[in-house]
Amino acid sequence: MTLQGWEAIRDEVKRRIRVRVWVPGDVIPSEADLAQEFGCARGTINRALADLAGAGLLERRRRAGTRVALLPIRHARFAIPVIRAEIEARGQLARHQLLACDTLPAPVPVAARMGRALEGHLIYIETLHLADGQPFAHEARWLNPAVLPDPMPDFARLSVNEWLVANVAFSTGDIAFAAEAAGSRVAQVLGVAVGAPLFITERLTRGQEAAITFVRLSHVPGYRIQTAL
Amino acid sequence: MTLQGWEAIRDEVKRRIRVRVWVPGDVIPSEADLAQEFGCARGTINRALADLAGAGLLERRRRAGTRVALLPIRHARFAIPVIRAEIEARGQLARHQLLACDTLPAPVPVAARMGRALEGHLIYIETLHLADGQPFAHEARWLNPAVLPDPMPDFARLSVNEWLVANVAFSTGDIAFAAEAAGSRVAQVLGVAVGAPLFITERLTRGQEAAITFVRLSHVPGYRIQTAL
DNA sequence: GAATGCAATATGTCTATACATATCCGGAAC
DNA sequence: GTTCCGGATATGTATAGACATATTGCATTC
Repeated sequence: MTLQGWEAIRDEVKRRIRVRVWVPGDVIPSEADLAQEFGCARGTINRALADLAGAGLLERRRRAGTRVALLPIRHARFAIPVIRAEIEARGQLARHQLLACDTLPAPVPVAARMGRALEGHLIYIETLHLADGQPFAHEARWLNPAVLPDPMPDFARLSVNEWLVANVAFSTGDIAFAAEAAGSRVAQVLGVAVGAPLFITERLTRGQEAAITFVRLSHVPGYRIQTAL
Repeated sequence: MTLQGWEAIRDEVKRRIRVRVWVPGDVIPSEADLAQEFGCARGTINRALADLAGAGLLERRRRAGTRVALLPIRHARFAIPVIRAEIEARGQLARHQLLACDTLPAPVPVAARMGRALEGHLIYIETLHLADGQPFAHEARWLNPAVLPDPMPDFARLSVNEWLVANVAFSTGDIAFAAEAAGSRVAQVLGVAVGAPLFITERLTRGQEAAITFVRLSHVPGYRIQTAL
């Protein structure tokens, strides 16, 4: 068989795994053998198999060969959109209201996440995001004041997120999802009952040295995130 | 400068983006120029840049060149472990109890997800997963009977998941996360109050033609998933 | 029989070269 | 000025060859 392109080879290998020509746990033929079978260079086979290994479908070890993974699905990739884009992608009108913007001492759990160097005061910004005028998510954000210029940008107009993306060097971060009961404050803002189950997204963004910002998003009941495996 | 290995080159490019040598929106030097600067072949540069493009840090187009992405973080990759592995990774003892195993007509929302061809009866399996003897998650699973052999495997001993992985050809699927209030049944099984906020994972697995299984996991309050960006 | 070391092997990576392909830009035609 | 076309250019991909590296399994030694 002659296939053209490493993607065609990848798909053929994927197909053989799906229809169980090669069963989970099996060692599949070596790159050299497959190169001969498919009539291409070994490098092309390597590209295809390396891609499938990255996707978790294959496990490869030097000398030991390539085998079909026993637990093929181990990773899911989620898009993490900016809220505005997420709302607009649903065909709704995105708006936001600035509920608060203060300089406050960091609450203990926030300080713990952002690092001890920031035990002093942080800028606290609270925003309500609306989709077609209906509450969509409540955003509580703590900002490291060191990253802001002295006349603070007008966050009532430009969203903090959009300003940060354009103006601050990003290095790493992490994100977490959880389910929590609505507290009285958030419940009131979102217009739901106290104790309603909310989908929570927490995101920490770190710069080269210190934390830049910590965001906690509380989504209205019914919100869900979904992705194809 | 001479760097060895495409990963070193990738890291150097990443560094330059982080410290804003190259700013979001900038076009960076061509592969040929970088190859000369780093003292390597163009193919090696291509590997490094293609990797960063896959991670969403760069945007590449033929002839137009390579530019630093304007919204660098757009995807998060989560590990989706088998529950047993997830519990054991915490250093806890994984156990499970089979709560129910029946043949039932599919509830409407489940039938809608799994496809109309399965409007008949499905196998329903309910499992409680325990970590160190404490409730960890409630699993409700609907199985397409067509994928099971006639004397049904003994799911009290082998978990359904483990049996499926080893015996059924997998093709695609999707996964969703949500927050929901505990119903009376799940609340009782997990030992929490009715209405407690639960983190829900729903997974649909499709075979080549029909849906294979739909799983709904209700995690105890406090459960969260987290990943580095 | 057990321990050790060496050779065989499969993957990982790099190189140099070549051609394919998309796209930008400038020049020609109107 | 506008439109259209072709050349230049950057990336995408393929090739053969080479060496690196991890690991297996056999053979030798004790």
